[in-house]
Amino acid sequence: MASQNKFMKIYEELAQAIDEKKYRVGEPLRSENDLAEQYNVSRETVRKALRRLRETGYIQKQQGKGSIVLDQTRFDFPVSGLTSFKELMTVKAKATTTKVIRNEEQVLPLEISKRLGMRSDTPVIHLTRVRFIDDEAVIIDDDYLAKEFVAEMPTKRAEDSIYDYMEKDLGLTIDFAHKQYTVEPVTLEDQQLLDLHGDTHVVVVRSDVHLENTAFIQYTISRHRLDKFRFVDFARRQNK
Amino acid sequence: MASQNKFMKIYEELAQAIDEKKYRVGEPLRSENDLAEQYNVSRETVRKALRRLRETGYIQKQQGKGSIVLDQTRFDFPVSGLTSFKELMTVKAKATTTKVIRNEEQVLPLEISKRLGMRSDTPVIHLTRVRFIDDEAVIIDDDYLAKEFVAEMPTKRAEDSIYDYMEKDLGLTIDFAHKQYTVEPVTLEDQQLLDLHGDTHVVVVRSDVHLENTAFIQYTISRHRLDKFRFVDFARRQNK
DNA sequence: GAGTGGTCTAGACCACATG
DNA sequence: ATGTGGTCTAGACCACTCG
Repeated sequence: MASQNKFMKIYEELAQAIDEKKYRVGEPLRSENDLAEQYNVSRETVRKALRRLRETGYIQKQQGKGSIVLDQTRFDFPVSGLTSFKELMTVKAKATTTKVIRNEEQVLPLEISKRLGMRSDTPVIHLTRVRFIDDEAVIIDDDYLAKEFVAEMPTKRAEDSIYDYMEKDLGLTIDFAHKQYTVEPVTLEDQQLLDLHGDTHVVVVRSDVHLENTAFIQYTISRHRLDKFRFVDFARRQNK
Repeated sequence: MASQNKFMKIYEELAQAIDEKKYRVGEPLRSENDLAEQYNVSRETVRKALRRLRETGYIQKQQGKGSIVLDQTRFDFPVSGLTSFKELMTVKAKATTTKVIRNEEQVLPLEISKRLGMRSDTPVIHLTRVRFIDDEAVIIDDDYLAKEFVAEMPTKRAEDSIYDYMEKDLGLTIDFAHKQYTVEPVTLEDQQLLDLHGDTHVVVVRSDVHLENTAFIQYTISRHRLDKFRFVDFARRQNK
């Protein structure tokens, strides 16, 4: 199901063409005027598509030259931005399973509500899941889902992707998140639930996720075994 | 020295106003038409400024409502994007020093040239620096700078900021980087140079940095003591 | 219905790169 | 001189929110 916006269609076509190596790395795309004519749109619409290509790391623009295709081979999995465990693992095609070990109603813990400046009596669903890769327990996810939007979370869906459930079934639109990455000493729960091989630390990712209308929907504490953590980023200087 | 583009001026003014709490969190900015009139520009120009505010996490836009100011208090330091150690530490106002322990010419190590698909005989300056925070050695930075652009690196400048030197003195424009974050076992060099307190792992950040014309300029391997590593990210779903 | 942001157009002028 | 991308304009129509 392709997007209906003109600029998104152009973006998707060009991105696909680059993925399929129809443009060589280091070579320019066709010029903005060419593309505008080719797609029968105004130049600004082409530029909107190219802006997205630039932001997603497909191309680099150079005044006077053109839109040069970048080498993307280093993105063997895309983790810049909002991506869930499920989306991530399907790219890597690993044998992964998820075990739900908690799915109950409670209020947002004080530690979190204070941090977010929210009411401490916010009703949430507390989900705890252990992620297995090749039969080893390597990640613990603690999710707190605002009951206001997620009345219940079928355990079957939690084993799959809660994003899928929230977006497809509940019609919610996830929009943005703040994420914080640290490395912290293991807790008792880590030792009980993960196959740690004697590790003393885990990578901890804390994120608060919001909807289009800025409403809070989810807080997640994700604890990763050190050797299974990897984060790839594409960063640009903020001048354009 | 403010930017000369209209949209950047508007961006900067609005960002400053938000920083100074002239708009309350959750409240909308003035409408796009208002702002266009106020600044005497077209609406598209206002929208360009607002797009940047959105991308940098200042606001959230809602069709039919307005541009709502987001809570930014959690960004106690801005690390999303391209930021150097120096820039980072000045924000936190810590007592930091840098000791340069290597500054010599060589060719790009095979491990790196292969990874980047570059010639293995690329001449570089190899810089090794130890970063101290409150008199503790907590970070090792290994930089490989393309001699093509950086003929030499004065040790004095390396103790400060190599970005400053490259951008202000050499007139180079750094544009984008790929970064990869992992956690790895400590090496002999880590043990020799860092105050590890018995840690068995370090956070490793590998990045390849490029100029505006996509040319390679720098490869960095940055090794952080676990407790001194922290990364903050603002992520958006890719639909707009 | 009035006001908001989202998309798109057709045209202008500027800055940069290249032959 | 020509072609490229960068900025900006004035206007149009659509989609959404709210009183």
